[in-house]
Amino acid sequence: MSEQTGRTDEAATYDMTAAQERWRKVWEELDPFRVGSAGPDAEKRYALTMFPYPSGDLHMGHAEVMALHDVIARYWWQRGYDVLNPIGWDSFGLPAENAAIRNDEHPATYTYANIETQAESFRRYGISFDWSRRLHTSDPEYYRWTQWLFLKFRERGLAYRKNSPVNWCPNDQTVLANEQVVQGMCERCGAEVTKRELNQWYFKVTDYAQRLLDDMDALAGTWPDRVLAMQRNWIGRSEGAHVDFDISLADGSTRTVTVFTTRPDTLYGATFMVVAADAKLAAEVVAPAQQAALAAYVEDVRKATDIDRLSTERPKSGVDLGVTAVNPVTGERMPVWASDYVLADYGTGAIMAVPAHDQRDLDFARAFGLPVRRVVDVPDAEGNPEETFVATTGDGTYVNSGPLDGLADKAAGISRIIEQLEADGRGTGTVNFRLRDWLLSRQRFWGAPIPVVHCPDCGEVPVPEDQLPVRLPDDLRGADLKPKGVSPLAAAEAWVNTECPACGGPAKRDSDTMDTFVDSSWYYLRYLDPHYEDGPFDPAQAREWMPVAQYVGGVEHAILHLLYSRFFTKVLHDMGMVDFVEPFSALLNQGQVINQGKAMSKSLGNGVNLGEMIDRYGVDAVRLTMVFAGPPEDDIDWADMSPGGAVKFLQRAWRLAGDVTAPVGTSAEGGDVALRRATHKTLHEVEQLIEGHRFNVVVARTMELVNVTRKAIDSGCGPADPAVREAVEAVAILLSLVAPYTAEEMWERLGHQPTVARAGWPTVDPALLVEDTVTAVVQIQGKVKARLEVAPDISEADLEQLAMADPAVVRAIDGRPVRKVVVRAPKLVNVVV
RNA sequence: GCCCCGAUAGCCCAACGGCAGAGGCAGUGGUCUCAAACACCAUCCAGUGUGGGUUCGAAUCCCACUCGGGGCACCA
Repeated sequence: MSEQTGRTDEAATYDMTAAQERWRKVWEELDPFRVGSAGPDAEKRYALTMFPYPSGDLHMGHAEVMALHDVIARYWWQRGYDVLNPIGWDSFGLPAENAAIRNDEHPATYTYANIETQAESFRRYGISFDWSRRLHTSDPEYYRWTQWLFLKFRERGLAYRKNSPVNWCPNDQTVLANEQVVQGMCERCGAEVTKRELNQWYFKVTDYAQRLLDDMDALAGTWPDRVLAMQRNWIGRSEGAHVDFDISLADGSTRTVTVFTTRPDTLYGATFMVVAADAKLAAEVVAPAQQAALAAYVEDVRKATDIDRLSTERPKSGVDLGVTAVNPVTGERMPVWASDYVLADYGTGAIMAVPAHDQRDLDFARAFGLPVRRVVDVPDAEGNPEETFVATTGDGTYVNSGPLDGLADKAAGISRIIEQLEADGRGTGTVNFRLRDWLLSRQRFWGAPIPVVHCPDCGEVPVPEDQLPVRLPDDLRGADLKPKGVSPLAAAEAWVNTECPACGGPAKRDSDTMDTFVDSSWYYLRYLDPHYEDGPFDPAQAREWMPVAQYVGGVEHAILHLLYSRFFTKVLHDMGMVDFVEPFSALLNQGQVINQGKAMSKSLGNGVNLGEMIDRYGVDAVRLTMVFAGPPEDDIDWADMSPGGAVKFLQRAWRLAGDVTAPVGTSAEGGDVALRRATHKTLHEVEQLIEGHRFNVVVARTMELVNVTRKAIDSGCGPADPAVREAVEAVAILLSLVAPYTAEEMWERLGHQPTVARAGWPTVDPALLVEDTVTAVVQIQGKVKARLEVAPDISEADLEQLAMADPAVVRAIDGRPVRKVVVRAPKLVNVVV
């Protein structure tokens, strides 16, 4: 009902809150996103978003990732795919346990209350989840299979126990995996991590190091490069050699010690050996006279946190072990030292020190007056490291290196030394990984109990499968759960005391629980049938749906969750349970929602409350703001956003629906061609933009279409033109990906039945993508001098002829000889004079 | 120290190696109004962080640097 003023007679706005309430009920009845509803012939696509941890209500970060993820899932539905888009909760973990201690409750109380709150918020937020696949990792029905998988891994030798110095968080009173220690601090609470010697369960991820590395090649292009780089970095493959050194012990015997080095070619420059002070080896080889000194030193090292250890300015420290080792190529005796700069759990825990060509070794040599011998003459070095105390690591010519002398090729030097060592039986070429086994025991309550019984007679006995799940006791609460350095389960007498499944005698349950990352390493498979009884997942469903076609989530899981899930999938593959080796074919990492340049935090007081934003602007405007903010990978600074602008745009789009007067079902054939072209061009372009995850541009294109449609109605073909209906219906369908409530309101106003979410993607008419004429640009020396309206299929020769005949071009050339003419029909001619 | 990513208008961001501007925010002027809000119309605004190179032509490709963000780090 436009008048010449452009004002509408009808109410210029609609009530977003009322729309939200209304459509939610309709959608719940229609259940439009139930998997299988696209028909039996539809291609299947699994859309997955990282499931939330139930701490409180949803926050801005959830709002962002879900909005982005939903664009893909809803687009797939519109394109006719059968989409699996499930939701569940990663519901074991520390916050619930800490809340239980505070409130004198069981952790389940907090957990399941928050899950309900979040579920309600997700529904209001209008995400296209299939709620029938809902799961919670803290349900016995779920963790039964987490435990089952643990037992299978154990059977395959992939879950084992060992004594080892482990990362200990003194605040959370539990051990941590390497992946959970960030800069020497607990990833969760920020406390400084210390070391403890404990007997713990591990998953043997290291067996899969090479495959985890190799299989990443197939993910290149569909996973962010940065995530692949981080995983490669974490796995840390390095090539080198194992070299054997004989140590003459104080009692006259000889002990062979193997070191790992990436520079076996510098072996002639090895002038001493260093072993990790806290490794067994140090205690085993130390001379009696030095035993006390070593013990004192180790005590100092133990006390130091990783923070101290990691400081590179820290002066080198160590203890002479009072024994000597024989350099296998020179035959020279060299002293053996212990130091904390050598790590017990990397390589072999012992190194050959080549001070001339390794700065750390040189610093150590200098601190203790040990000899330095240069064996590589590096041409552009600033001087001899023996004098400058600057180690040279570059390429150069070998000197003081026996048979290598004069050689100037590092690769050749390395392979020659390895050949020599292998011939002498003193070493081998080898590959070393930085990755270490995954420590999965946790001394906390709210996790899946490790399904093992310790029997005084039979030892370690797995709980039989038919006795799974080993349920958590439900009668512990509050103070019962306080961390004591051992799991609270150890004090639950009724729970921990059991009978041995093997001999029937009295025995104790393993009282540790599993790292919650075990739970999340396989949940995507459980979604396929969360109530499946015959195994952790239905293998037939896995064949149908896996791998996940698109995974969306935060980059904070680049190593932890994603590496562990890849590991699990490979093990399941080796067990013959799945027929693929990678769980997630494509990965999208959204950025963070920040405020005023900084991450939102309580201490900064810059938090933005999602519920308040929704109350103020409505769900659609918040979602639209998230999607429109910029490329999905970029951080969104909420302070730079204008959700009010999103509201304005949605109202503007919505008003279009009220202006359409052509009846429902009117063919757009014969409608205004310019508007039809704009509509079809937009739809076509959006298809490609969504494939490329450029959702912000999708919104911009939709805005553009709204603008041209507005113009067509007010000052063009008028509201009755069938092209207007076609355009507005396209707008509603485009908006259904981002702003489902507004889209539904529009769809209804246009006279359609709900739901627009399943209306189907309009068919793009290729004939409408071709323009009658295009503008060709004529440049002289790269500067635009003229524009020509030409047919899109003009030949290069014709275009060149036209261009050269143009008066402006003739004037610009000004009689100069033409050296070259570049023609790119139909868009450009460049004349070089 | 090593490895990634980024830098375009006051701000958020677009631009198959081919006219630097799609969209939005903010601003300015107008229409409407008693006035305002809303809405609508119009409009202002940078030569793409710096320096080189490749090319007929570079925001785009290459090299070096600056700044910002992130990851790894006594890893032998």
